[in-house]
Amino acid sequence: MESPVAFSPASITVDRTSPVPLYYQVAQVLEQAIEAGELTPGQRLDNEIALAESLGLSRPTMRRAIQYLVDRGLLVRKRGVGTQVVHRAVRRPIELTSLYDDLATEGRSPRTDVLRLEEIPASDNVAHVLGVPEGTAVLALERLRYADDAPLAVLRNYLPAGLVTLTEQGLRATGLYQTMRSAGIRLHLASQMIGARPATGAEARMLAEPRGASLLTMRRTAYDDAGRVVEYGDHIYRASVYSFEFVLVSR
Amino acid sequence: MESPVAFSPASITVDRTSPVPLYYQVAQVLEQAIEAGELTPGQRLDNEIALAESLGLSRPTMRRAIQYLVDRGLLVRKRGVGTQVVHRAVRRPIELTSLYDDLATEGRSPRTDVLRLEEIPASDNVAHVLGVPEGTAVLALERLRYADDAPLAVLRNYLPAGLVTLTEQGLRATGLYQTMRSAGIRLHLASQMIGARPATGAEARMLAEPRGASLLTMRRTAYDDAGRVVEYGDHIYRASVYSFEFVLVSR
DNA sequence: GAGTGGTCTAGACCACCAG
DNA sequence: TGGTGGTCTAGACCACTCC
Repeated sequence: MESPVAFSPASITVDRTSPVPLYYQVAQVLEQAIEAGELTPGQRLDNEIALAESLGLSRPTMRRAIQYLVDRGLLVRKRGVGTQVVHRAVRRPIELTSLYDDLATEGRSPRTDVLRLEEIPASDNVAHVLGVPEGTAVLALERLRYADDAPLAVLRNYLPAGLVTLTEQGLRATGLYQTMRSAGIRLHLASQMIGARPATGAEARMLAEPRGASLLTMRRTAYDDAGRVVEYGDHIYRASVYSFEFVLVSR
Repeated sequence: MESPVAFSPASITVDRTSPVPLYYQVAQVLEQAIEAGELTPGQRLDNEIALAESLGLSRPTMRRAIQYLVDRGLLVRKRGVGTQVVHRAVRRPIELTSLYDDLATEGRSPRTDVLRLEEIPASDNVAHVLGVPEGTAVLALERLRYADDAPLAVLRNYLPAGLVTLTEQGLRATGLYQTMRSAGIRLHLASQMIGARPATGAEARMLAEPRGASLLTMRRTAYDDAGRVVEYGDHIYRASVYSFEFVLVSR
């Protein structure tokens, strides 16, 4: 079933002058080897100690590199057995990404119409999810997102005022998350809820769907490093052309 | 904003005779303290070295306990700053669970009707996702899941034949994943796709919904430790009473 | 400059698994 | 019984943040 010989890295070298952590350098090389097919599914790696020695690293550092890939679902380890490459090409576990990035990654040429971009006093509901007093100024944003020139989703977002400066141009050129990240906001956690419901007449018209078509709904509250709410989103997607796809890794 | 004094554990002791790892014991105590409100959002922990010393542990072990909670989204650390409890009660990151477990956890008294449980030759589609030749015997399973005596979802599953022995009684008493786990199957990865569509007439009747009502659909392929496909599921949920909820943690 | 977390080392002992 | 990963220690140096 498995390759008869355990993988022993002939060509891995690490750069000790680089600011990139050693464990991460090693993990990157291994990941590339897996994706390039040099490490095939089911193949066994040498044991930690041998690997560490052949790379001139300590065992904890080598362990950390391996553990990093185990956490991401690329490797499996069993005590008394060894470390193996998982038996299939695995997509990355679900991450904190935006629709824009996802579409761009898939090469689906996203496009955005900005329908609304203004400061408004927070309604009861928005104030509650953002954790600000009712009536506080918040940034309201509504966008229509296309993929390959077909309408895909209506994205309504609310942000605390003053957090980031958004322009219509900027929002057309890139996604909200990327804009927030380059403004120094460190997104850390997001709570998401995915549901479905039939489209209203107005929604159906915007998305070029028949009235009553099923829509996917996603509501998301995102928090930064310090636990502050930095964004609330209320999105609808055309279920006929979009679905959420992700990989779960058990721990 | 923050509590003026950093948290210093008065009452944490570890049991060195226990088979439970020390780092895990510490993490558990900290997690309980957070959930009990003894550690409040925003509160700072003592630094690693002080914590380690006061518990009689080495710094790496203390680090590991903290890192475990950081990975799960309960703590946040910043170099040069310190470690803080995140600013809100966070649900666990999305995990590999089954609907039955989720409902039971929420106290919603799940119930299951087993509509089908038999071995059949794999169809084209099923053979493909399970990675077996077409026509191979597979276990086909169809269940109607209730919560609080209202129909909630129709669950269709396919498993490689011979993997686990399922009985109608067993499936009524617990969820599929729990059954598989107690049969020694170690679930490791699952690839999921969530979408939506209108209900057909038959589906609407089964779920007590009007015809054309929106359904949430979930297709899942689950893999074990060694990367073998152990289950394929094709599920539909009443969108009017169910939604998927989860927390993402950025890495 | 003082304090924090981030990384790394060189050992050690143990639990689990396979033959 | 031998080999594997799982855990743990006691140090060390560095980078970042804040004052």
